[in-house]
Amino acid sequence: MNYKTPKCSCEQCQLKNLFFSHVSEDELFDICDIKEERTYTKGQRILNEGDPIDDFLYMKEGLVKLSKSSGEQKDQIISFSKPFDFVSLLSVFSSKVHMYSVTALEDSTVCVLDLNVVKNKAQENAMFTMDMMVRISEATDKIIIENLIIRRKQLKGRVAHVLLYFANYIYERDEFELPISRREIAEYIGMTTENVIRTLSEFRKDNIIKIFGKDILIVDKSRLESISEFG
Amino acid sequence: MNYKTPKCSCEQCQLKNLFFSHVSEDELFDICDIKEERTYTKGQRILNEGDPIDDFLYMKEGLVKLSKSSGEQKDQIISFSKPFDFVSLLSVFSSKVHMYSVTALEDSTVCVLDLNVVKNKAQENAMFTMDMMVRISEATDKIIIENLIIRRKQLKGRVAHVLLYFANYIYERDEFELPISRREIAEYIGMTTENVIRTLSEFRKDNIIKIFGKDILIVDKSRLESISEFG
DNA sequence: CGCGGCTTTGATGTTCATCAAGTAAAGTGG
DNA sequence: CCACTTTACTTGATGAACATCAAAGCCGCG
Repeated sequence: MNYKTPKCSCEQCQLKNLFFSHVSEDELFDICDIKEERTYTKGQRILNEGDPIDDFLYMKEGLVKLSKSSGEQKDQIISFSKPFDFVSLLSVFSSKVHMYSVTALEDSTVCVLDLNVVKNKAQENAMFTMDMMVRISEATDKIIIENLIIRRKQLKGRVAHVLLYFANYIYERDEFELPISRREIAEYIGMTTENVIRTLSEFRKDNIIKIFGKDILIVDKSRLESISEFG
Repeated sequence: MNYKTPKCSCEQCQLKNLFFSHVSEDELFDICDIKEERTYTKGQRILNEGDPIDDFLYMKEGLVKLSKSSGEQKDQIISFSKPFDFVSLLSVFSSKVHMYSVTALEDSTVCVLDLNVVKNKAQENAMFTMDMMVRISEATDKIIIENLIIRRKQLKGRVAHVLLYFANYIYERDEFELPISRREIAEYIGMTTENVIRTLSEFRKDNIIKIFGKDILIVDKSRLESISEFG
């Protein structure tokens, strides 16, 4: 399913400056040498909750969801991540096993480093560690704040918020294909699937959005923003 | 209000091993030299949302809440922290201003270091930085997971969960004085004050707990645990 | 003493989950 | 490729969970 590409050139990687700006060329070569790139197709599980943490991952391309299962058939979605938002990051230095599952929502490419190598590097190169720490802080802060925002809205506000989240933050356009099912929206905002659907239908009837299956077109954005804020 | 004690001896601090196990005695002396200890009384604000981040704080004693205001009079409580759970930690390396307010719920002692000194230390001493990163990860992971747990319960389960949280995690006994008001419980679990009170009264009527103002005695713990899990 | 904040209870209405039932879409095996 | 099964989606009806409004008692504090 997922295949390993031959070593690619880290020198030209966009992410190089993000994580390795304080890693010398020599050191980078070491890291690069053990690096593996994996691609996942839409729907594939990248990490499983409970699996041991052996690797250090970061996203190069695509979109994923972080989720946690809570009893049979009940999932909670914690966040969505795109490149530059980290992935394996959250519990990587504080736990032996992954606390969340990670699933590809779009075809995704992930860079995989042996965690021990990264840890060793981190123990010698303080600037590298600092850079990572900043990334970790940013990623987790984002999750915490997003959760607070969602929690203080009610149904309509939450659905509006999610639509705007994908439009503004993920796709940067007002017409897009929802990468997730209605049920997943529900799992993210903590409501039921039926009510998510009802709300979307209502937005459609009120000419705020147009819906063609998974395709969404935001027609009246200011109205949607107002619902997100006050509704 | 809060007073600065003369430099205390870091050598004997319980927290030394936690944060500074990889800092040499010499380096520790540098840090110790610029350290300030501040005490806050119950109710005092330690940090204000929006204030610039100049210091690096960690708790020595007491109990605090992290909160975020969302419009007039509407606060959301993010988490409670006791010593060994970090404090100024969350956004300290990823933002210029504090994203949350921190308030003492009990008389608290906080150790204050100049952030630049800590950053400099972190940039030279990778092991120190690693230790910090692990702490940060643990603290934020805890917040995220606790939030997920609360979110999948409803009113009674959430109130039961909070009582057990204080009994098991904060005070480690089944009789304790609630360090927060009913309103703050509501702000933490995302329900209204009235419903928190109603639920507590109901627990009292069902002989699950006894209430004397802020004093709580858990009478039927297994029942409370069952409500927390299934209710 | 009186004011404001915290607590409590009840009555009422809104929001939302649940149940039910049906359609559409998508994957599965012959 | 078609029948079959499953999964996603949709709408309506009902009741449960919860917020809101109102009123009153309590307590600490100036």
